Amino acid sequence: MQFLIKNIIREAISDVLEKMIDTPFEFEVKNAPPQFGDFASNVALVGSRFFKKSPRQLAEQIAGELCVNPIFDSVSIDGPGFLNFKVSNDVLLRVVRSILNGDYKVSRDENRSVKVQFEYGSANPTGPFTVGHGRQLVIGDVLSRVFKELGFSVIREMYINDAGRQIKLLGRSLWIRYNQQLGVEELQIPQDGYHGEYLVEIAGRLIDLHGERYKNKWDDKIERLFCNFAVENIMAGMRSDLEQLNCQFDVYFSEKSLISDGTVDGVLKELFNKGLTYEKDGAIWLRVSSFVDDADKVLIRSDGSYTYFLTDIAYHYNKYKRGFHRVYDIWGSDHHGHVSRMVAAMKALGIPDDFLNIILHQFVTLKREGETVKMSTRAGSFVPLKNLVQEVGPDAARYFFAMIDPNTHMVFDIDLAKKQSADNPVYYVQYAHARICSLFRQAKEKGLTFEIGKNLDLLQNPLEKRVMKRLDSFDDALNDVVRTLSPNKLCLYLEGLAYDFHSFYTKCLVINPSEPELSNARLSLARATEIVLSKGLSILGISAPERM
RNA sequence: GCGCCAGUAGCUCAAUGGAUAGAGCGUCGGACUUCGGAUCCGAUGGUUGCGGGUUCAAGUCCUGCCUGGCGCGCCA
Repeated sequence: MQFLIKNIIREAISDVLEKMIDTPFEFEVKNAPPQFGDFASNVALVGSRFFKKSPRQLAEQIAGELCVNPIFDSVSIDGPGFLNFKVSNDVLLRVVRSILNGDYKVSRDENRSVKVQFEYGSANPTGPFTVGHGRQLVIGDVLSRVFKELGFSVIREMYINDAGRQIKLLGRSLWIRYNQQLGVEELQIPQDGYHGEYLVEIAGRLIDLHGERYKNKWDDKIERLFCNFAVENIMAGMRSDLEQLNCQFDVYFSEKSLISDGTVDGVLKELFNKGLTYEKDGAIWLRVSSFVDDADKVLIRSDGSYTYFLTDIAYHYNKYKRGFHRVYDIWGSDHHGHVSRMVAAMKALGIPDDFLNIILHQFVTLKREGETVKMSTRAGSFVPLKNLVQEVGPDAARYFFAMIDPNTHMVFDIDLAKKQSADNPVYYVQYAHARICSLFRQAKEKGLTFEIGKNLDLLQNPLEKRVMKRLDSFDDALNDVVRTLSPNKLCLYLEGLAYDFHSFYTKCLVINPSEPELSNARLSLARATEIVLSKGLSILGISAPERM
């Protein structure tokens, strides 16, 4: 059951409008600035042109009808013609009741049949995750959880680029590390190879397993072995990073499998049959420019190998065939050049425009002791995700990555994330939860017998009402996340709820043995807050501690 | 040169085309002989990068600049 007060108000307004005019029009109901009331609507402002009346005149007419409705304590007109409402306590209490009863649900039945897929964290398995990947993983993970919460059927998927030339370079780099450790001095990793320390470690493991068997020996079979060994070991590290960050995937999708199962060839054939490919300079090209304002791109190189572009088209073709209604790809902003090409490819294959949705996120800058450290994978100056998560903890890492709009450049302040004080928003929200748990411990210790859900009508204080209104907006917050594809809306909401609760708590004594009825009511409000806080934190993948 | 993203308080960030642009931190000043002071209350702080335009209304939309990030490969 959903008791979104704004919906109740919207319906009340619509009922009035229906009697006045035939053509419905869009208007909004939102929280009002506190000096004006609880909720506000711009219905008279946007409606004035349909009625050929001034906004204020129309507002007065609508208000005249609405004020008899018992859900309102008052209806007033302010400013250019805003309708401002104070809602009755009874309406506010419905929210608390339904949360306490467990029938407050944000999921929508109509979402249940919508199959969506999130693809994120996709990386070459050629090195460990970086801090930049961390941002992407958390954005994807939280968005997936929010979509799931709203009832969508969601698959979380990581694409493993295990087929390209990068992998061959990786295998070769590993083989050279292996030989170096066995005393072969003259071999050096090529400039564009992989120089990271992690390959030295993996080479050591290879020696433990196979001894000197592959020293100075190199053929296709050995190459495959070294490639596979490197990929498997790096993937194992990535999986442990994911676990540490509390990220789970439903599917790990191998690029190689698209080649071996014929998907790539099938897509090539389809594009060829449609006349959308051509040969030039010994390579096969896709007519990207026929669909979008971008240059044509190579699908098959002159040496016969497949480009990343081609296999990615095949991957998305595969997604489409799997029956997803929408897919969301989350990429770093350095991939934005890939967007229009993929859009073109989808059009070329006749896949609907709304199928592929791409969420680009900007880069992360680390800040430590006031110094900013810019990171770039290509320049080799990256900080492994593992180190960051170990330093600040998974809760702070996740919260920080989630709390910034993906479109905004992000400064990750390591010192702030480690700080256990009010400066740190993750502790601020968690503290509200711990504080509520403490209330119930206290009540028990003091031998107070209380009954959740009883005497709710005693909740009359403005600070109590503010908490109730905020509880009602949880649904709004989650829908905002879906609408804007930014998890930070949920963080902002939880900070607001924590703030409202702390204010209430400071001003209103919750546990008071001399007023058991009022204690019943306030403990009930605290319980409802606890339920929403812990739900919100769990969607963020963050713990809701009972003590801190 | 072309394209994408951003530019809002000292700092980090909010704000469906709506009311006097808001929070937190910082700074200054207050609040526990009752439930966790990891909290609360108040003050301070703005020409929303700059100039035009669209309209009842622009931080938001259009346009021209400026600054920063990222791209512009038979890399991924």
